[in-house]
Amino acid sequence: MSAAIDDGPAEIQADVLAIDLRTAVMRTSRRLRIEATGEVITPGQYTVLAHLNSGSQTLRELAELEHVQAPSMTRIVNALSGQGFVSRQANPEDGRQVHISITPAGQEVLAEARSQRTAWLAQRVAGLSEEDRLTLSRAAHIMQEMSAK
Amino acid sequence: MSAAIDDGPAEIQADVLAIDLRTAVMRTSRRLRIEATGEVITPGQYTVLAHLNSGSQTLRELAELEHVQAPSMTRIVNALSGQGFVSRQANPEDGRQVHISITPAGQEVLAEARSQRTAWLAQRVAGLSEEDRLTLSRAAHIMQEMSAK
DNA sequence: GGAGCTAATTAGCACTGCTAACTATTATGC
DNA sequence: GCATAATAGTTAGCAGTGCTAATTAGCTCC
Repeated sequence: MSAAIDDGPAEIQADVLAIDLRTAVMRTSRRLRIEATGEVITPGQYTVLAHLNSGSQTLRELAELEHVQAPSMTRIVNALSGQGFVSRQANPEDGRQVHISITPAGQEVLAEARSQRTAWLAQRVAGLSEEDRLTLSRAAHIMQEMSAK
Repeated sequence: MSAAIDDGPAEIQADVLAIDLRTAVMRTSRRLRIEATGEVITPGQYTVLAHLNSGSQTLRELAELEHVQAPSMTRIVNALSGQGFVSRQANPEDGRQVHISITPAGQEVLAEARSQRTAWLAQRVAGLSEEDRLTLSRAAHIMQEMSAK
């Protein structure tokens, strides 16, 4: 069950690892999507709400944070706005910009979703050895750096 | 705030790790999707083709391998079939079943895609330290086990 | 003040997942 | 042996998420 000690090759081939990692990432991401069903908000809405919880942002800023194009973010914000989880405010200094902020209802649903969303993964992770958890923790940071560009 | 980041975190909190890992996985999977653009086949078609390269399968088997429902697999197989990358054969022993196998053209496009698809990730991975690669390798196996069910 | 840039939106396409409903075939049961 | 149930696959339609192209509105600079 534990993949902690790999008695494999002393050197990790980049292309072999790439295939392994790709498979692992795609499989886990699909699983996360599946396990998130039954929630009030969608995955995309969730991460945006999480960002807004730290303070209001313009649409462009949100799009960049999520690495999506502006139209994609417009749609997500529209959905959140329609549910009353965020509100738009015009910027008096720049009429082109729109500030988006989370509403109290949005904060509530965020807190709810936050626990549900990571429930499956947290449970899996809790069942691992301390060593495996450490490996995953380090890997998470490496992957985030790699994907950041 | 984060007691987890120290050179030797005594204990990794499962819920903190879950959030970290989720973010890392979703971000990397999105990046992989983006980097795969410009290819002949879609990500879903790619993995199916890869499975078929090891031998023909029924549609149901393919769906289970990919953890998707039968209709989703039908669509993927239709797309591959339309491009001439797979072929359907009726099972003489059970008229309900359809065996799907890869064609020579499919094998060609698979080999092509295989290098392109992991190119981005392989390049990133190649730039890491041996230690980081080992961490990712171990993490990949842990994640695959976790997501397998 | 007009040209050009930027922010946001709208419209429409593609991929991927799902459920529900339907057809065809095989297995079961009286 | 024929009716019923179960299984394999398909079709149709919905939802979520990403994209590009085009449009509108406001700001900037010459």
